[in-house]
Amino acid sequence: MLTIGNLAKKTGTKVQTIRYYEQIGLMPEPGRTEGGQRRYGDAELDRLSFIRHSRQLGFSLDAIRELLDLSDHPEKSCDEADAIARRQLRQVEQRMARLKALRTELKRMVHECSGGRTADCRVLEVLRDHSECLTDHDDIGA
Amino acid sequence: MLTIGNLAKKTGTKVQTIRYYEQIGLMPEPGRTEGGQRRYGDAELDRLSFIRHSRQLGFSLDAIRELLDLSDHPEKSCDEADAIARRQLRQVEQRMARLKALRTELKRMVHECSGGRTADCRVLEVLRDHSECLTDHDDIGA
DNA sequence: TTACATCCTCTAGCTACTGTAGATTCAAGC
DNA sequence: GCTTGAATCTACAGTAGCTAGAGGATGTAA
Repeated sequence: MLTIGNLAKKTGTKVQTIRYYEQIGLMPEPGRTEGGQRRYGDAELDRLSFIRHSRQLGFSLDAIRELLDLSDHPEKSCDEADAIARRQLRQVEQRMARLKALRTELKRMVHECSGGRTADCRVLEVLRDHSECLTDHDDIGA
Repeated sequence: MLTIGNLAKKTGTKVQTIRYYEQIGLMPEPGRTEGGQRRYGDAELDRLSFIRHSRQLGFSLDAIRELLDLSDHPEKSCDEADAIARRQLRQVEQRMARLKALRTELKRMVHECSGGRTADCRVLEVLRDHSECLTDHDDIGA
């Protein structure tokens, strides 16, 4: 039986995060000691590991909820899990493309900075003048 | 003189976002009509364009605050602006490296999914088993 | 004048946590 | 058994960067 602190250590999670997952229903309510402290078993350890690993791969908590649900029903078709993973892959690829464009522009900015007064600073100039910008404008977030 | 709606259109910003920028002191309090509606001039248009362009390049609002301050003082040294841009470039490169690793793993997951029952689903299996994971664990976020 | 788009303020919500305060519990050492 | 100190408990507030909605006022064209 694990305390919440030990579970946290084993999974690389913060204690508060575990309680948060419980609160939003991603983790089940665990057993308690007489004094009211949470105690966890292997099932919970596995579930939390699954969640953390998925988070590291960039899945949203909602996506993880679906994946956990699929994982709980081995007789269901695998298609949905596959679709979620593909969606995630597409998102990652979009973000990468976007970051690549940003990197190009940032590199150009930094390269051209001559190191004088801000009045002649290329960095600020580029930010001021949108027309030299190559990136598209729909979305921010990186 | 621009209404807030027209300023929003010209800069690709939402009206609420402009008011939010004003609230946090990133945009100045503009003049008002007798009826209390905001009216903007060219200075504000320029400033908002600068902010939006910087956001598109991934700068945080705090970083933008610094950049605007530098931009307002042409006699200052350019070094700080350069440093901020370099910091941003480093961040972008870190994120790209991370996304690259994620993409590799997601591709592997999706590739190996044979499309049967979830009981045999590679996607879920990979998420369950952390040991095959190549990514490092310090940070989530994309 | 009337209709209607746009504007106003205020408040709450989003994601995924993180931090704090003040009280309680657990486990180890004596 | 008692003390001590780390870990736990609940509850609430805060983070970034917006976004959405209610309910009412204003601006403008026909």
